Amino acid sequence: MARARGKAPTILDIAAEAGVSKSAVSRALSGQGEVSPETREKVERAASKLGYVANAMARGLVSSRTKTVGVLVRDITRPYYAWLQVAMQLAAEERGYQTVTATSAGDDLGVADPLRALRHLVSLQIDGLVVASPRLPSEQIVPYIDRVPTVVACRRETSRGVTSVFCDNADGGRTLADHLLGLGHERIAIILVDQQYSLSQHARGIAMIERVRAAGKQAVVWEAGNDRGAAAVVAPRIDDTDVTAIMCPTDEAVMAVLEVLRQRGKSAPEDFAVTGFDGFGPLAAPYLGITTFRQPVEELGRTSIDLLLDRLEGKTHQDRLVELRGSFVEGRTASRGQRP
Amino acid sequence: MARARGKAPTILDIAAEAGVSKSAVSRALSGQGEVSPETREKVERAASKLGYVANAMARGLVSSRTKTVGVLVRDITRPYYAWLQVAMQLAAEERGYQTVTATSAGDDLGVADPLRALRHLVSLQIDGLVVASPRLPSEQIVPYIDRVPTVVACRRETSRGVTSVFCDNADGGRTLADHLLGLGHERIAIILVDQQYSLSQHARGIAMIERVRAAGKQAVVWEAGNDRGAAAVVAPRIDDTDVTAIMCPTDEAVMAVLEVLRQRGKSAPEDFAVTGFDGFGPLAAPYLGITTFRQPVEELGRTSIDLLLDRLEGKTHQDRLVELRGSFVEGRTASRGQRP
DNA sequence: CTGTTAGCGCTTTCAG
DNA sequence: CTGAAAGCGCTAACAG
Repeated sequence: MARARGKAPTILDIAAEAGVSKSAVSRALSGQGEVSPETREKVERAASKLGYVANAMARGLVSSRTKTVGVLVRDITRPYYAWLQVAMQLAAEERGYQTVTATSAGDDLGVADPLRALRHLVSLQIDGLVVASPRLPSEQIVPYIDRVPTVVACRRETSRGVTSVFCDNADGGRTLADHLLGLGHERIAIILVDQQYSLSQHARGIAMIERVRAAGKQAVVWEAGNDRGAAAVVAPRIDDTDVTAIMCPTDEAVMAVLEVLRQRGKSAPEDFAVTGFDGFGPLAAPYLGITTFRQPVEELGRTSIDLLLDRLEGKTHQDRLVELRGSFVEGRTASRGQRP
Repeated sequence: MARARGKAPTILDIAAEAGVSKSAVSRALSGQGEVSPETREKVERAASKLGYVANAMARGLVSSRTKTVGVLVRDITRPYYAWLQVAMQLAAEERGYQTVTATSAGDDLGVADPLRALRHLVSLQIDGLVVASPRLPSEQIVPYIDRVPTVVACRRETSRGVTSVFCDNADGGRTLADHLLGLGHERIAIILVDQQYSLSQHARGIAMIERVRAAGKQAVVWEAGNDRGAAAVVAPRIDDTDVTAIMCPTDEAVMAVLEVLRQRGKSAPEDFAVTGFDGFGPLAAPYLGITTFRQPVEELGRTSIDLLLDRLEGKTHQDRLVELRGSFVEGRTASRGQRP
């Protein structure tokens, strides 16, 4: 079975081994077209004897279908995107497609990086594309969307020819705010992430603020560049604030806030109610008990892939806007405000 | 710039647009061979005008080099592998290579899944391969290692023709055991993961047991199928055990153990000292303060890629066995045993 | 049902 | 420095 390096067997080798023509081999191996049982048998034996693996390049080049979908995710070190990626991969595999993932790996700003990743995917002749990279401006992807069917995930996208699947961030923000309001909190700090950094995180923050204010209560806005900067924003204000609750843009930010509290001998929910956002991965551990809003990541990934493949397979041609809802997770980090 | 779907421009389109031959276009765009400045200029203008993206399939087919390395990881939902993947991708990008990742996605047993993923990578004509899928038996990858240069990560692999890069799990296990022994613990429970499930997790557990026993102290072995089953193993024994410390195979297991303690009104380090293993990702948050052993994931990923690319680029031909060491992380979940 | 033939888009000789 | 020509491994008509 072992052969000299760089000399992978081709259908010609198999044809010779099996004593048939290369087209017979192609038909037997790719499942397209009819072959006699004996031929199929001979070909398969030869193939496995030689350890044959089809050359996807040659196959894709001629058939211009690769049975592969490209997935562009923002930053795979973030559990959110890692889980999304896995959900997509599973959904694609179930329908007989491979996925190729490109990620910016490192949460830096700048468009160059995701754009380069996008071009890489396109160059791979993917049959379809899912873009889950909220910071990539839509104009940048437009040139590609009529070259390869595209679904935009995690962002409402209204360009013609694109289907988008996204979460209702405002609903989550409101739900969490309602929970705190229901608990009797009257002065609530909201860590608001820069819009440039994350549209979703910003949107949920805005919804929280609006809801608190609509209820006639006080919303104190603490602006942060991003969720990972939460500690720096909370630390200097925590000692002389009169808020009784702190709403974070993500569960990761909750961890930073809890640490600030701990260092001052304070804790949640005793001194402050603290809420997060995301609700999956390691930080969803019951031990932490973060009161949060669970994003429907799996559903988001699965829906994106399903809609994409439906389109690829001609089952539908219509663009759609699908908004998915998450669910409230009652943890132990938020309860009635203690301080007067 | 937009064109009809499925009609991506080819070098022929550019050649026509620029008024040169397709070979000139190829040379200008691929950087191979000499071209006059004017030609290059014309070609580049035409290319960007048409939104040209090279067809990696055609390119790879003829040149049989794809500048792509394949990465096979066990399960990307595990932070360990997610971080490893990112480290590899970054290291590869720095040296001008793309990565294509395949993952088993879902931690199930069985070889079929990773094997299929492996074949997919090979079919993509990757220039090199990193296998970080400890459960894939080495015999399975042997047929491919002389077809594509391979580095095995996360496992000591002594097959000829393979370089492997792995962590010294025993060192980590011993270091943590020493820490507890130094703290004065005399009866220590060690959650031992099944060898079938994870060789690394098993190895570190064995090292812990040996060290404790070598010190003349009592090692109580709690066998668990895998680290995620830690709670089920600890819960029934926690109320009437006389151990003062619990050593977990991973940080994730620590979370499960801490939750069991919490539900009984106990905590670490007050009632039990608890140690983990991994030390990165969300569970490395200072707020949790897990006493653990940090695995050198980034270094592991980077080293694997560097050794692979060195070989691809002919800088070395020797197989190597590289053992990397992690580092002790002193958290707050382990201190002197309280109970008599 | 089978073999023959013509490319897919690109790089890479080879002459000019 | 440039163009023409020959394939890379495979599939998809097309005849037999």
